[in-house]
Amino acid sequence: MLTQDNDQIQQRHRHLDEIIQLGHAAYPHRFDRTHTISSIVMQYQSYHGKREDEGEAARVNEELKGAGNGKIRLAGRIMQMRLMGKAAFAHLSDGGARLQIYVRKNDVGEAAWELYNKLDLGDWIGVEGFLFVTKTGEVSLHIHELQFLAKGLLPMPDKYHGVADKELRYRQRYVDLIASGAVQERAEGELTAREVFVKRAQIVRAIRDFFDERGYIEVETPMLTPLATGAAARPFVTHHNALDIPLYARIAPELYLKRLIVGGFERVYELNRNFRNEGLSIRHNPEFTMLEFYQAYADFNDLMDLTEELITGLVDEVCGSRQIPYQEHTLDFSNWQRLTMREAVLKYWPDHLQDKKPSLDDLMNRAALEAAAAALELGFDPKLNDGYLLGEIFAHVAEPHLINPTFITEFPTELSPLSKQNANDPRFVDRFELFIAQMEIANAFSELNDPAEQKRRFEEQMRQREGGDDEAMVMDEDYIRALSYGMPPTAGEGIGIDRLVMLLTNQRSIRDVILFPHMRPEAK
RNA sequence: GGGCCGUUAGCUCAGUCGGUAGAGCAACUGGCUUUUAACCAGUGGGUCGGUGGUUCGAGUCCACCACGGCUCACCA
Repeated sequence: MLTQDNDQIQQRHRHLDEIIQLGHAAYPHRFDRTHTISSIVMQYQSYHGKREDEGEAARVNEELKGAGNGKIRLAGRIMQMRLMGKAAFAHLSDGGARLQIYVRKNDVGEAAWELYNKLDLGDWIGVEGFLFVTKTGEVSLHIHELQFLAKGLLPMPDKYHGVADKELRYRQRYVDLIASGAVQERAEGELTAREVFVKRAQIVRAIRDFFDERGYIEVETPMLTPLATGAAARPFVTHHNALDIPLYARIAPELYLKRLIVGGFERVYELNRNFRNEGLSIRHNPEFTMLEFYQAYADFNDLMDLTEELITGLVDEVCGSRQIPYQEHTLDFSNWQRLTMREAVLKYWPDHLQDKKPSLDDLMNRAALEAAAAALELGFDPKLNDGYLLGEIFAHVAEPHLINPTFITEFPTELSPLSKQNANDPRFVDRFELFIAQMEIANAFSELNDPAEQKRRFEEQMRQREGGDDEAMVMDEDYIRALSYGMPPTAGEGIGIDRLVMLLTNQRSIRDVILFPHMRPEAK
């Protein structure tokens, strides 16, 4: 780890002491910049490499010298230093871009030169100077003023390779972010940690714009709740001292948002964290970001159209192409599929078991479902009801094939305690899940707004709970009361934002799209 | 929770068959006023994740533990 006391850390403390002795503040309060490094790099990109002959060099440098009246003031962290006797080059970073500075003893003066020699990689400095292009063609700042801004007391990661240790990258994300701009070779199109999180911010911004433009209002509902319900999951429990009651970190905002529809908000969305007390994996973090939105007078078919529009728009905006790489796949966002769960089972039924392939009707028949599970050599709990069994068969047969965006519809009622039943066939609900790259990205349905039926569904969930399923939903009496005041026909949807960001940034692990993923406590 | 892999200098990594712990970067000393993974010469830096065991001798073999990665199961 980077925090052990060693010769390098002692040396940096000595340098800081010496800087103070030279009369500089150890931690000065501010620095006036005229530009950011990123803006200079962007603006003068085209000058890069312009130095084929001396004549052109002189002309280019004469032009650059006037930029910003020759008094461009920049600040950043020192990423590389190359000392050459009485002159030096260094690269400064503002986190996003790097610019080379050129320091010459004659130009900065004795005092600043002395300061420069007490600087270490990772220190923050402010500089003033004029732009020029070096012999080797790099746009650089020839400085005549140097100000110390803050010390890096711990040694920087390898300037070329950066940080490879994933544990260190997740636990000390700040180090990952510092080093992710390192020169290290990356595969074509591979993003740095910083770029991933910048894209994540763009995606979240674009989602909010999308819903704001369509007349939704963004709301915030409780994160600490007396009941953990609205999803099938185990909650985190905490305790409220003043009230002396248990509180649960929410597992979903769903029931609160629908109360708002009852209250007369026709379109609401919430984009925030849910908490589920479950294991960690490449696709699961105990807290994750969920978008939920509800729209009165709409049904789940409307939301399929809306979802397609939302995600296609995001892909266009963030990726610039509808065919995007994701790990070993190419995802085609111009090719959306809609299948019922049973159709998907038939479509992806394994070739070598064609003789045992069930029919569409079979998949609603207990004996045939069990035969199908047996043919697939699927172990299953005989207590599972028909709906669960179909869900298991679907997950096994079809899910691995769902690479391009696919809406799966016609979910068994037993699997969907908050969804409205299909008008023609009450064994199924009007619900879909969206799968992309084998991941479940979205879940939506026409909302059950019959309070009596909702009460029956909760009671069924409670029976399953008593039967040992500690993820079955908890009864929410106040929600029944709210529905009893009348909720208009409504459709609602949840979209897992972390997973969507994974897709759009080609990240394999959810930990790579969460700044501070959950980790076991560090070993002491 | 199960299986597989990993943990060596501040960072990135070698370390053969069990026989005195290695490189590059970073640091230190000296040189160098357009370098760029700067360069040249020299120097220091290690509880080899931890604890036991086998052995004359363990970074290396064995057991257990910790942390991480991948994977299976569960889940969004």
